[in-house]
Amino acid sequence: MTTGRVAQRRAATRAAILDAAWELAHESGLGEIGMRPLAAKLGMAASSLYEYFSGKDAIYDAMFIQGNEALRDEYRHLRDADKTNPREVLIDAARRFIEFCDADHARFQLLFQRSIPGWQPSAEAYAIAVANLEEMRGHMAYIGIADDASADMWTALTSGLASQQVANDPGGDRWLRLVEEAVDMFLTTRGVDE
Amino acid sequence: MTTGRVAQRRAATRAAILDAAWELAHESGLGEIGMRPLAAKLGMAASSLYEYFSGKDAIYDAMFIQGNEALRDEYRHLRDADKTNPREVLIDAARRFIEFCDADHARFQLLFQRSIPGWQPSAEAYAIAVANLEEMRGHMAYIGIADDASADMWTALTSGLASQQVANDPGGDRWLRLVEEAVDMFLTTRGVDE
DNA sequence: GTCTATACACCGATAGAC
DNA sequence: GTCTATCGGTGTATAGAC
Repeated sequence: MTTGRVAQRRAATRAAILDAAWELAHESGLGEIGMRPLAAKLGMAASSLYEYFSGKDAIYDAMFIQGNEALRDEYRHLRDADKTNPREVLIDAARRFIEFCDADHARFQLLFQRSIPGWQPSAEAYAIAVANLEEMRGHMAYIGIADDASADMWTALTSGLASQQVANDPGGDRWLRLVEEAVDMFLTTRGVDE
Repeated sequence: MTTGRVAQRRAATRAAILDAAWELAHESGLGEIGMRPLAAKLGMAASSLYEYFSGKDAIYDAMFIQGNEALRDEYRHLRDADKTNPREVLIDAARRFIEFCDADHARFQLLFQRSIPGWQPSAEAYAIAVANLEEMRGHMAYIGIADDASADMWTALTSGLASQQVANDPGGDRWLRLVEEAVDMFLTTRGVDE
């Protein structure tokens, strides 16, 4: 499993391409990533990009994976945290999720909205997103909320708060500051004591 | 204010173009509307489209307006309904909104997600969307929920339910059936008796 | 008004030389 | 691996016949 120097070089170039793609996404919008501008940013010919990615869709796919890995790392904090207080766990989870979404609008669009015409994540990429959802369900089960309806209500509540925050008050806290209230509201109808 | 025969003919052609655009959006996706395919669907030359719309963005704009007018019509049912029972009003509003979103995925993307690269609704088009939000806030004020935080919580809750329903169970009821529970949850923390 | 024809600048993708 | 050249497509625009 030793990655040779060639493979390392290849991986480094792939990483550089993805970094430049994120830059373009932040500058001009997620949908405005073009192969030629992307190549220009890296000082290479557009056709050379196809040496590292099979096409534009594969670049979006790799970005989708990177974004979900970042979310997974965010959830790792939950795993390591003290989980004796369900209310605190959920508040922490919701805050982290909303802040994660608001921190990078392009990433939010890529991960949670179907924002690129004609593009869909590959099965492999989607699997990571599913694993993240499963991790969140695991945390909820741990604090005593295990039924499907509650999990669905939680995803609706947190994704709603996040999407409103990102779309209507980016960088602010108009919905972020509703997290405590939302969690209390959620818990009081769930038979879990605070 | 009498619209002459020429103006009527013009309006009819404009409407036909928008109908064809919606068809294309349903067939191939909202972002895949092309001027040449659109013209072909209507049996006209692509250049003739510019006689009726200044460009592709103007077509998206007109579609955005049509979508928001449809939502406004949906809210008219609320205005005409018996509003003595707050719980029933909110359940009806949430159900109608989720069903409205799920009924037309392309319309949902256009109205509530920034799904077309580089496109934004014009100020005139956006005003209708704002008016719809105001109408919803008016209904909530009528049943005794007037504070901003509650209105924000309501938009987060309903938009979250709708987006989850559309994205993860289109045509189904996995989140739609949570509406009663969501409304009860919302009301019990709002000091409004059922 | 609507058509054809043409032009421009861009796009993703590919072929083939080096 | 990287390049140049090219293909067919796009949105947009214009000229000019009917």
